[in-house]
Amino acid sequence: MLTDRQLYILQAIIDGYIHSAEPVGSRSISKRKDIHYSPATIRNDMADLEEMGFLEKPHSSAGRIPSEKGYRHYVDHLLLPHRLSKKEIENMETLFLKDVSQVEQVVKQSATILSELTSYASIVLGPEIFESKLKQVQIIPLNVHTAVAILVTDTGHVENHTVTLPDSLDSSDIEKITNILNEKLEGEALFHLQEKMEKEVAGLLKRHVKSYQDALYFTEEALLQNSNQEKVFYGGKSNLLFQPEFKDIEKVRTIFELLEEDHTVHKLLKPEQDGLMIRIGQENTNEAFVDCSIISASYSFNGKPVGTIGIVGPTRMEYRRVIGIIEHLSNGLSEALTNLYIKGS
Amino acid sequence: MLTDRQLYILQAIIDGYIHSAEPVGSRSISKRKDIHYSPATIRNDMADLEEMGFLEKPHSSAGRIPSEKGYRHYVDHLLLPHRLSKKEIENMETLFLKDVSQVEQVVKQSATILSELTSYASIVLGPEIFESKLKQVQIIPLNVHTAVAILVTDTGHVENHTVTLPDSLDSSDIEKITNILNEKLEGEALFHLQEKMEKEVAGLLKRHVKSYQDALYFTEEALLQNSNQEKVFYGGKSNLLFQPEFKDIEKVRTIFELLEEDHTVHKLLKPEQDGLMIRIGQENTNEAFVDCSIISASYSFNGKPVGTIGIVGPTRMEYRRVIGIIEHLSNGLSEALTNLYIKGS
DNA sequence: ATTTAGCACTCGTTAGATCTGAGTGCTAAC
DNA sequence: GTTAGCACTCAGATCTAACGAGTGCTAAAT
Repeated sequence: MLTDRQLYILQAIIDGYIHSAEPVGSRSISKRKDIHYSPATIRNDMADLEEMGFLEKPHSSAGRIPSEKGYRHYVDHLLLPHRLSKKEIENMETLFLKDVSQVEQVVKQSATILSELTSYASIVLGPEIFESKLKQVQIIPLNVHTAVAILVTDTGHVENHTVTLPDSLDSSDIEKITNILNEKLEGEALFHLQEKMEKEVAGLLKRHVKSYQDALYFTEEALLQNSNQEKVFYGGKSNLLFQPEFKDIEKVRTIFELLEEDHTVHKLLKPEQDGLMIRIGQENTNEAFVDCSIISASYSFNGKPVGTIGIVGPTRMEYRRVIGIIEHLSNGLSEALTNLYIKGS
Repeated sequence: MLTDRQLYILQAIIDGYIHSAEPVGSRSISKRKDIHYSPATIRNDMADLEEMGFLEKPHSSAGRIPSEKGYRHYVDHLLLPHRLSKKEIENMETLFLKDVSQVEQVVKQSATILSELTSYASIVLGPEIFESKLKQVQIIPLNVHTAVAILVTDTGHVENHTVTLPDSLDSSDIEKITNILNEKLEGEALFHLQEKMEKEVAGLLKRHVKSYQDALYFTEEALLQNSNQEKVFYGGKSNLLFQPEFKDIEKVRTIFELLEEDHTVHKLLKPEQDGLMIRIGQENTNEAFVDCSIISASYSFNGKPVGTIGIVGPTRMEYRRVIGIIEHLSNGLSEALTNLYIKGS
């Protein structure tokens, strides 16, 4: 349906526009050394491409810019794989070579590096701990009324919160409770805890602890307050302010507002299935992002996807480079996390 | 030196400008019901105030705007205490009434509420754990090569990181080490740990653990990797984009860039002495913030200042309201933190 | 049948010119 | 000391003209 020359011109226009942010005219394309047609010929093809919806005119006397359909075609069919530059690779390697002791650190840093490499805004949805398994529970009294409950998972994640100590429970009770919990719940996935508690732990508590009601309430408080809201890390939001398409502030206001709502961002970024997701302009569910493209990929821990890493930029985005970087980084991240806790670092 | 009328006019101009973001003219002041002088009279005083450096003219045919010296005088001498509105108070109370189980949550929420109430960008420097005292150490093996080290402080803060387990240490060694650490270091301030380790713990390790070198290295890794970089939470940065002084994007770019560097923000916000800090325009050390004012106050845990809470806005800022809110919130925060861990919630 | 040169036309952008009005500073009268 | 009056200033809005990048179409060339 599209001739080779038309495809070539489409590609040239998109590449040009991505680079310059200005409408691309027939003359500038005809000047390229790899193209041997006159401006007039190219204009004919451009008119055809516009008719088919791949290009748009900002106004009648400007060059052409890609339409969303144009970008989509470009991304789906014309994209050559991007060879990462030495600098890009090195930059990412430092992240994984460094001796890291906290998952959160690695994830946070990924966001920073991603935004630095791409010059867009990066977002990382922190590793979900929902499916990871309980390794150990610790309850550490701080004073007469308060204690800290600590859950450690097999992924090395540490979850903690403060709980109120009922007067009716003394330190031997706490110890008993801790033992029961560890015995019964070790290896259990976090999202199973509640169920297990009700089925197996409640009964044991009743048998072994005097003030059963308090004990039950206490353990529930200690175990089930998991912050299952996912963590979100941001990097380089200010990069967006340097994009010419956002030079007038009204366009960025809502975007920046929404990028402060973790929940919205989560919905925006999460891919429907695992793997690479590319949403161009109107394909984004949220209408504030019609001028943006969002590219994201999931990263995994031990084979299971646990989080998402992605970037937000203008529709005029360096798809090639960004995709290359995100793929590399999400793989690296998956590997690093898995190494950190499975094989030992 | 300044007549009462001049002071009154200064105040009127500042109030007016804070409200409208437009230069204030003599006529509009003379129209106020509480002023009974003609525009001409007011112009005379305005000229005097300008000569003394309290006012400025954007250009010769505009009204006057306050100079930094003007704002400074306003803040130091003309400021009436702000009565918080019901809404404002309620909003803050929800923060402290809610049943909170993590310090971080409270602190994070403070940032959100602060920015919502003020409509400026809020920043909260998270509680320093540096001076808090060690309550308990836990070392939990995840697999043959890796373990999680957990430090709990008397303030209920939980610090954790992953450490590599040397082959030469078996589980009984780990247990021994944990016992030694807890026995010797409980109640010790975190910033003393290193010293104490060298003086008291090293010797004990040598006596009780076979592979002394490994054990020493291991404990150091486990204890001393504290993330003593302070945590920084942000709220409502996008509010700045709605301020008319930042309508042109070049002015916000650098500001937004710098507001992503925790270190810079830290320097910017930290007051020289405890209590309220107000920096107007050029008083800010960082020249990107010459058009901004920063107001911050420290909050404390158990009487000792452990963090800072503040806002960044244009020099044309609602000083009165913001100061009232920040004072209330920092007090509330101090109380809430202290209650949470000292008296029991 | 393709491709290209030529040319009239479109329309956003820029620069200059003019007009308007808010607000000042000064002088002279109250 | 205060105020009315008035000439003056200057940013901002509105208009016009010139410019030029780029198009679409037609007719000639390949």
